[in-house]
Amino acid sequence: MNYSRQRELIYKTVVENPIHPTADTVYAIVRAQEPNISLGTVYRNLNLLSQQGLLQKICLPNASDCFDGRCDEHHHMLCTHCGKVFDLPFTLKLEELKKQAGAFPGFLITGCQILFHGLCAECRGKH
Amino acid sequence: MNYSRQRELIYKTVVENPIHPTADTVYAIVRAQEPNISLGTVYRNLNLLSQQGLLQKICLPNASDCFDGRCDEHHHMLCTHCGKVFDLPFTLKLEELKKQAGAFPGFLITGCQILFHGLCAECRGKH
DNA sequence: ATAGAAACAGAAATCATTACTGTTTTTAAA
DNA sequence: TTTAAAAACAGTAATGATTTCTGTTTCTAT
Repeated sequence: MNYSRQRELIYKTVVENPIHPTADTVYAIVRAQEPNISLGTVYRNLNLLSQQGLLQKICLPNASDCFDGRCDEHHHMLCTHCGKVFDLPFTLKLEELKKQAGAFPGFLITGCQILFHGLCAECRGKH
Repeated sequence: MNYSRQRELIYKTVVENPIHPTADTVYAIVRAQEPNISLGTVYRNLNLLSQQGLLQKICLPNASDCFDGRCDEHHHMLCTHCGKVFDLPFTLKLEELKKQAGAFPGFLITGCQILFHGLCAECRGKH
């Protein structure tokens, strides 16, 4: 993977904006500094970076994929009302869970994503 | 929700084919019995049925949404090589996990989806 | 320097999914 | 039973996210 100014900018944008931006949001932010960047470049690099393990791609129900600059093991909570994604601010105890999953004969588990859903504090206040 | 022959057929197809079919796969199966059914009808009903809690819609990375006729609490394993989705044949112990997530101030948790990924037995054999 | 590989911008294409339109089916009440 | 309103349908068009294509520019390792 060769260096490119665009890729660095895309990477920094995701890491410095911990709002779990979609490709389109990254594109909007990045264009302020790099007006001619193309949306295809944003998609290509977000995918490359997440394949390399430098970003995490998060797949959400009924919404565009979004990206997370945190790559340590952590999980997410989706507010089904406003659509925002939050990092859970603690480490879940997954050892037992992984042990159970690993016991399924023949499988080789390489990872696990956990997505809680519900209402965030703000949306909860409004209902 | 009124009765319709098409909806019943779509529902039965998902329940009787525990392969986690996509809308397109359901469409292909259903067309054998109902040649003029339209893809829009399949999508509409799969969404209705999962909103009603009669089916579960599963959102996967880099793939179409798929559907599961099992609606008890259970979780999935995605083979990153062949793309197949498997039901985990046991109940994970999520009480502790939910307690932790519920402790995040202000949030109201209504559900949780867990997706393991890795290699299934068959794909593992080939590598 | 320079040549080959990688990356780019911009545009077109693809794929999954949803929305629209006019017709048929269902349902509940007259 | 009719019948009228609501719901659902088929078929098609539209949308939105994402990927692919093409010709040009930028990196990088000699």
